[in-house]
Amino acid sequence: MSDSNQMMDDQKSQADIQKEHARYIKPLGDWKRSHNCGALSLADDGREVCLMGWVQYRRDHGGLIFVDLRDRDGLTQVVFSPEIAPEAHRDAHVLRSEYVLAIRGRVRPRPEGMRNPNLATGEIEVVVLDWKLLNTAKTPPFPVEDRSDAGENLRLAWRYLDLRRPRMANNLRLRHRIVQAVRSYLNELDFLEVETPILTKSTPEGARDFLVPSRLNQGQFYALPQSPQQFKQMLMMSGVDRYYQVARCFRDEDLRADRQPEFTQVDIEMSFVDEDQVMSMAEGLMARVFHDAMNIDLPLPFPRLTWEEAMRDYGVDKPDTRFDLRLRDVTACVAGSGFKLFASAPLVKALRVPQGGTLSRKEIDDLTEFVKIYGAQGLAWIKIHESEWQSPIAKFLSEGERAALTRELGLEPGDIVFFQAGEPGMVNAALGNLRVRLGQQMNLIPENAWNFLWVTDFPLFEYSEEEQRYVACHHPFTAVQEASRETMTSDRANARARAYDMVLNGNEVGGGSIRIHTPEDQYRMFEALGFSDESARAQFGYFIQALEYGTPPHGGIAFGLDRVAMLLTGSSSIRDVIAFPKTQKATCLLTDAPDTVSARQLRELGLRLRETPAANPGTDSGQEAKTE
RNA sequence: GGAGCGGUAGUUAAGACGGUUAUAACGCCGGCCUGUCACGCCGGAGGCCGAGGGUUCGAGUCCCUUCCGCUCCGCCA
Repeated sequence: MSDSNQMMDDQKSQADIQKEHARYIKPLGDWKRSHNCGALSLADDGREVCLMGWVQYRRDHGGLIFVDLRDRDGLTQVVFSPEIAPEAHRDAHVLRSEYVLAIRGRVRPRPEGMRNPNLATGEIEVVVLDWKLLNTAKTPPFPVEDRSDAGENLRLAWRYLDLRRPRMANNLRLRHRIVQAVRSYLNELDFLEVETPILTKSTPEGARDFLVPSRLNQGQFYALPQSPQQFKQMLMMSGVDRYYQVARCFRDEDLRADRQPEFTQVDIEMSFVDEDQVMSMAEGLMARVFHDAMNIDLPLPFPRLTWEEAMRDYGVDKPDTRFDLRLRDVTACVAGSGFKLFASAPLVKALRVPQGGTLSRKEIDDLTEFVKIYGAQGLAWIKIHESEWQSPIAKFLSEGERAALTRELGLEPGDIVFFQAGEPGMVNAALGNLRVRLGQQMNLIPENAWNFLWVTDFPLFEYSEEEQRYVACHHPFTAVQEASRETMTSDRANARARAYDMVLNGNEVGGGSIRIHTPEDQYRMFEALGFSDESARAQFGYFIQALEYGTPPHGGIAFGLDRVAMLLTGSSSIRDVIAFPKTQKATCLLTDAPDTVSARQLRELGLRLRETPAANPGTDSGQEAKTE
């Protein structure tokens, strides 16, 4: 036996210790919890209580032993004292992090000078009279506490431990409160909560579907819903009148910090309404959510911006209005410029940043790299000094152009101006995203600001380069505005939809529209999208038919619950407000889904794989350690 | 499909231009400790440097491949 093995024998292994400690485990018996761990205060002085929870920290002084007992509501310090309860004190040395215990004891004020102002229960402590070890625990792979900055792969692989952390527990609780506020508001307004199918029919438009093979109908597939859109409209046809659902939705597309393959939508539809009624209902809903979940009163109504105004001033269709930088169209100012890039571009826009002249060359280089993400070739800039313009492009600009830019942009010494020239899509994306980045970088965004706004008058169609045709901007059931009604098939680029998005601090949190409710209009829409009547009937026949049996005018909206919860909890990802989220590769590190299935399961479904995948290609994300 | 960042004790990180035995903090184990609260003090264990291949006398470090996590572009009606 080597020296190192010799040493290891001297050191007790985790398994040995746990085994030894397991002898102390007792059944709950007739013990009943009297309070949670965040409940007690000086008002409970002298009370006999029974607490149950997890060991957060143990401070063993040899004599006195302090344990911070944690449950989802907070921490309470419990004291094992050899003088007051020698029996109880005797075995308390076995306690370790995350052990589960029940204590009976007496509440008492902490001695003068020993209060802990950082703890909600810091005025008191509970002297243990009797206790039971309910369970032991292995040492957790990362500390169960807010300040632990464990990697996300670990957190996801051990999600049940991650969720014990106060921050995550509070996220779950706030999400619950949001949903309760939604339900209570909509219930008061006489909405019916109706569930729609999870196993449904694949639709050709929109995102990629998740498919489920049918055993009873081999060769056929269900699709998981991308949203309950058609069902909620059919509920309007059913006379349900006012519907909502906290609906799980599925889209098989790539993930982002704010996008998961399955997510939750607060889905709402109303009959006999116009845009304004839906929007004011939605504003009231948000106000209720903020009031009930955050104790914040939102000013109503929310400001509105047309899509054109949003794109013009902010470059994006979800402007962050917490700070006031705006884009300006300066195409005319530089139309005849000696700077060919400007003179020949279909669109030139500028972003003036007051006091931005302090940006260093390095910072400007980083910003240049940043806009290249959006297809920009580079980033032109001018620093405005008292006596001169400092800029790589200054020499190209005539006196007249300088005067025009100064007037148009209101330039002042100390400013920096960024320019982008080219196709409108690229120009807006580059400068719009640059604007947001500068807002963050230069600390222009106030804390605790909740800037809601509506973006309205969206285009009905957008051109898809990939498909070489116009596709629905929102979805193919969106009604066209009266003004575009006649021209929607001839001038698709300029048709406007009766659609609206709710935006919060630069995030799209909801979107909806007034829907098409006559078969004639629905056929016109499919025609404009390039569907023949036959193919429209083949793919949406049941839906068009339903429109033929007395469909009321209707419209609705859907909120991204995960995004709302993310913003309200100040989280940087919706993963932090979803109990068991997927990784960027859409896997679950906790359960190891997706996974291969048995040959028998495939046979029953009438499926055969083209290639046999290697069973579970090796992972090293902490799974191996877990799989014992 | 593409771009970028990361992967080193249980955890979080450090490791100049390739050079002895790979550091630190926390955690863990043992001992001491009656007012701590991220307790303190003393001692100790703990590593296939994500995986595979290559270059080299020598690789955590350089090269190639690959896996995993994250951010973003595309995509997401």
